[in-house]
Amino acid sequence: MGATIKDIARETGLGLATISSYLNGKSVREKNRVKIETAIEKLHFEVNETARGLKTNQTRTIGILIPELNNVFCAEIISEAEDILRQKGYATILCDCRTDTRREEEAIDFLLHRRVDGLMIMPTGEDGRSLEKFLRRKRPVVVLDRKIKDLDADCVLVNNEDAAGKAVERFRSSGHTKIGLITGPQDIYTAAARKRGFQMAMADAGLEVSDSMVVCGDYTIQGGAKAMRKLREEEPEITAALVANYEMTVGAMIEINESGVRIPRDMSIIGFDNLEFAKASAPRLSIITQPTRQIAREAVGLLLLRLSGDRQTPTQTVVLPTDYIEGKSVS
Amino acid sequence: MGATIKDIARETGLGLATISSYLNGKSVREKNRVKIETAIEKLHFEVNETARGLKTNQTRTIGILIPELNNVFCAEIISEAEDILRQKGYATILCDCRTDTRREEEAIDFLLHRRVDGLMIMPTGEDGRSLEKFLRRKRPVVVLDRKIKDLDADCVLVNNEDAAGKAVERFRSSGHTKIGLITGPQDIYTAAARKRGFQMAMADAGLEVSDSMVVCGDYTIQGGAKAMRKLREEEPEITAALVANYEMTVGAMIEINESGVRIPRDMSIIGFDNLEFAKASAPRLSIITQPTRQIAREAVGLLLLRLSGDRQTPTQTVVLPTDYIEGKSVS
DNA sequence: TTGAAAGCGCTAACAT
DNA sequence: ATGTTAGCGCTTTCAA
Repeated sequence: MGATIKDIARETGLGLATISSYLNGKSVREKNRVKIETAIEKLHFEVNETARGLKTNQTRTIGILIPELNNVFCAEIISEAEDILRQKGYATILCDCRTDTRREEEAIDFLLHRRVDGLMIMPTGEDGRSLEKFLRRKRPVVVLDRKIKDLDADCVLVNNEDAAGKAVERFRSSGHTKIGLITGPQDIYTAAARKRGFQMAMADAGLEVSDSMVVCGDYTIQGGAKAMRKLREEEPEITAALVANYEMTVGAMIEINESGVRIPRDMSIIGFDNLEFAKASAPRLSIITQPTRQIAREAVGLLLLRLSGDRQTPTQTVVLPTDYIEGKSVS
Repeated sequence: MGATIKDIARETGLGLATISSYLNGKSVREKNRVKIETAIEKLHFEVNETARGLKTNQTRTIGILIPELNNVFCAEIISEAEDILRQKGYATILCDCRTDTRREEEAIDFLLHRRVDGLMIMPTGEDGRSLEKFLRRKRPVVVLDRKIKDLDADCVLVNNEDAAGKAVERFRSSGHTKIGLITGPQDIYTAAARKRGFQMAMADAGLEVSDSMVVCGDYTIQGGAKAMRKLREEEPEITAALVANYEMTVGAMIEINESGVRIPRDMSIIGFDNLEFAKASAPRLSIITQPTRQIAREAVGLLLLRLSGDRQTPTQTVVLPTDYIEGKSVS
């Protein structure tokens, strides 16, 4: 098939080691450099990363395992992470487990067999046993967006409690007291954390939160619409609501537009993520945004740090702040 | 590090070939099968796919190269393709070139060096020279959603002209004659094809299409809002509009809701993709949907066919039909 | 069915 | 700086 370094050696009359040195950026006599480059050009040589990987016991490949690619938050993180990784010479193997813990475990094994050098995972399951396999093999793992108990891995989170708190704060500053929350399934870390933050902030403000003021949807567009309908039915006196992920924000906005409720006159809204959607909304939607690119950057940074050999620095949990972006949907 | 087949051989007292046979599903004496399985269990053996790949000159890895992961259409296709591929034992290396032809070329080389067995690409660039490299190495390429001139590769498309035609047909059946189109940049294959289909259908129906009745946005949410604003300003007498991708549909809907225009009373709309969004919209949005899962299935099927050794069947272009899903946004 | 041995393309020690 | 050599973990003849 393709040419190998042997062919280059033969063509140039040099030894294998010289070619290898050249390929790995070590110093090579100018004259030989030219020779090698000519031969490479002529024979269309390209390094065989597989062979290299076998020898060095490194694949220069990272596994990214996520619950759902069809979720803009996931997609944004991946897109940024993949970009940085590729610049550093790492390939990204993507696995989408469709929010299914069985598939997630299978994917972990799959990536293990593939000998990926490291793993970035936004976990679906709550327990880290299958991840231990990675750690045991000294392969770094970075957990994204969610926390896993008793797992000694680096972790990049967002301050979800604070995010919800900020929203409550903003509503209060405009005088709202009857505030609703639409969050996600309580077995999802972020959904639970946002609820917790919401309740704490409300309690701090001395505001009541009845059960029906908090609706747990399913993090989808339709779920968001349904949740908003339910919230308004059961708690009609509510004047403000926080919707705690992007897809549900889209759904909630659709529902509100349909019911003829005017934002912010009849109801104030704070949504989540996707600045582009918020900007296009009318009136411009106030949102909590998560720093997806920075999450990716931190996670990749941590992974690269461990990959570069640093296994002794204790594992750390990076907690990134969210931003509140003022629109015109709160009054 | 991990155990190798040598360790298994030593542990069981068998030869390397026997272990290898077992691993590759060839028949092995029952007694030995048990021995081997016990040893594998005991030593936590796992095949090294890298070594296997070096020997067999196959990586069992497919490259997927796309213009933008933050685009639900792309994300849906990838998510389905990755699922099938993994079930077949193939890993998926994802490359997002951010709609940048330079990055796209780099990614092609990157994947080539990685010796992926095949490539699925939704091209950004219009010329296929860098893809020729793949073909020359006898690695199958499947082109998704867009066509590349003079490239002898399998291709999976959607009938974009017909999609636009269907929408025009639907509008006409309700008596509309002043129909607008919001499509994408004309250097994007699908955007141009949808425009072409729209114009042909209008011409067939004997309807006029002035320049300002067709607005080319940029396939983003904000672009969709802007395009709808422009369309209504320049052609206020329009009573119906087709929006030719999902992101722009979201934007257009936002703009319409804001301007107080009622759907479908004041304006009929047909959007594109994402049934979930359409269902949640109020009134339920009529849309053209593309069969993302089937696109993925066809593409993977073609790739697997070539990978299984069939290089002689002439390359084919599969054209999939779109669906029109009736909502309540046309009257 | 099984074992012995060669070799895939590369890197890395060692020698020069 | 360069050449020689061994070997990474596997598959695959070839013989038994």
